[in-house]
Amino acid sequence: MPELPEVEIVTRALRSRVSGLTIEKVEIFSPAMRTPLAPLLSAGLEGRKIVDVARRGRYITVEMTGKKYLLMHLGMSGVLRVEPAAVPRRKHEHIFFHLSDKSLLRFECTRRFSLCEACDGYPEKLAGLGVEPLTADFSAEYFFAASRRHSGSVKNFLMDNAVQVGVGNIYAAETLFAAGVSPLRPACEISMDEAAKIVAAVKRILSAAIEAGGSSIRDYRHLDGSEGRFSRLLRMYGHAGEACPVCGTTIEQVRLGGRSSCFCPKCQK
DNA sequence: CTTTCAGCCTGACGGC
DNA sequence: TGCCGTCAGGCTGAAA
Repeated sequence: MPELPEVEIVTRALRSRVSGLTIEKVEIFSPAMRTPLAPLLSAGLEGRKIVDVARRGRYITVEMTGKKYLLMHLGMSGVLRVEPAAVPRRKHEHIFFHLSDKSLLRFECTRRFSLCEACDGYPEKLAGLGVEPLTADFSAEYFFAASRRHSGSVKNFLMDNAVQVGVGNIYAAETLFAAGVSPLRPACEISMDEAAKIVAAVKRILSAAIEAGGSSIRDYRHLDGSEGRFSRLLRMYGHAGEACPVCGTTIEQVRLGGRSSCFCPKCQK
């Protein structure tokens, strides 16, 4: 499941691979993913050159000439690949973008939670997103101040994309463990010192995950289909019932906001 | 305003 | 063998 590191890796690869190419033809093979796909065929994408590919939160924006954009989100199981046209279409590949170097940008999504929409101008829905965690905007002061009015759990607060983007279930578990903070704690009761530890852990762990090529859990793959190496560095996520790597206490699992949350009851207070 | 939660969707897996 | 229930989970929109 792609979180910020995985989306960042895909974005970088896509930028270097397709920038400067022209979209010659769009093909769809399903009526919809999260939203209907038919509008892609009538959006006037054919003949436009790709100017840039960027990331905002977990969204990928493909900028084309004439200020047309493709807004993409990989959801839970989305995979983007750039491959020769001769490779047979996979069962859950829903969109082909035929590119001017005769390759295909292929959008696969098993569960169809992904998003791919054409926009005139920079996508408006990105305006409401919170700060980027790997910029100076995401500071201990910001996180602490924003948390004051949230009575819900600090884990759900950390995953709130209106506050800061890109931290999903995997990295929330990892960063709270690294910061020594229990996911069950109300966000408004976190101290300034703990806010600083959480912010530092988010920056450190997301950066390390990008360096390691992301975490391949279930569906995530690189543009060339290879897997990330960060999965085996995950210390809490997916380790319920096992021994904490620091103190040996059995890792507990609870449900928060409908999602399973692993933590060490001794290391995280 | 915040917060919770069902629903979207398919595949893997366990129990019978 | 195969059927059923559960889980995985980002995001949306409705309800509380």
